[in-house]
Amino acid sequence: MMQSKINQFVQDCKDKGLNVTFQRMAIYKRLLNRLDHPTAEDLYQEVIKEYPMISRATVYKNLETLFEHNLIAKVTHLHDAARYDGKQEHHHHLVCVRCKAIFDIQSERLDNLQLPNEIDPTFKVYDYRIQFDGLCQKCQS
Amino acid sequence: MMQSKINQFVQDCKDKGLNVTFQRMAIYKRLLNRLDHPTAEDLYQEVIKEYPMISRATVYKNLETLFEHNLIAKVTHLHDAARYDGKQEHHHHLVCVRCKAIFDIQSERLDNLQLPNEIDPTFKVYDYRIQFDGLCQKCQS
DNA sequence: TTGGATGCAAATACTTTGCACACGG
DNA sequence: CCGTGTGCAAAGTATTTGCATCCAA
Repeated sequence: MMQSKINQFVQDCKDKGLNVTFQRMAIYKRLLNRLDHPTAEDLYQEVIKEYPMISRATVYKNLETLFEHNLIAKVTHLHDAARYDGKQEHHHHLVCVRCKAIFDIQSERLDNLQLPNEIDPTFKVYDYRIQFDGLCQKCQS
Repeated sequence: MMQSKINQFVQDCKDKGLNVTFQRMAIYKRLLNRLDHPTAEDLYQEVIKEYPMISRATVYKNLETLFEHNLIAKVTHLHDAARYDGKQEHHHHLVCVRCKAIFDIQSERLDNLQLPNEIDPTFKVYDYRIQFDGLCQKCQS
């Protein structure tokens, strides 16, 4: 199963014109092994244990490259800076993944979702928010 | 309408033992005026136009304080660093707002939500993700 | 009066960049 | 061989912190 993902990855890289380097493989394999959602620094710390000669910049650059080519995902597109909101009403967000603009959506239907029973009962959910990712009109060109 | 929010804010501060300072009012008022979701730096740049003597640290500290007391909201709890994910399957996230741990949820029902028609049709949505905010077992104490 | 708030500057955390060199295809 | 990738160090951006002083209640 792991092996098939690796093979797929190598093929995907080739298809997208990305060189299959030693470093790239090491980073990707580490990311696959992690079930949480590590930061670039986390992964750097992992990889460096095995390959002490790797550069931090290589890890950062690779993660961004792989993300841009849709080979891995980013949990949030809004990590660059904290964003604050004075609005008290419950609402959801439309996020332009290119320019990072955020638009509000109010929708009674979306506010009343039934929580899925897949959620671990020991986790206390007190709210939820839906983030729609896409492109605003300006960024569609 | 604006005035009533200000009055409410003053009352809330008193209730929570927060001093009502000149700086705090200026920051909060600016945030209320903005319909987008500004960063601390954005707000600092706004406030400083009117009150050139205010300190950047005061703006940052106030936003965090107000957030901790639930007087304003933060669009994301995961802004500290980019988080990557090797998993290809579509899924949603359970986020512990205290320790920032992220747990995955897979749910067919949640994957097939009907998009609300409140969404501006010029915005191209290509995906959505639900983030459930709460506290993990460890952080509930 | 007193605990919380402010201001400043320094420190820290995360990330990007420029450039010379190395390497995969 | 060519274009992409790597490594290093420096720079950039976002944020926090320590501490002396100040001020709202």
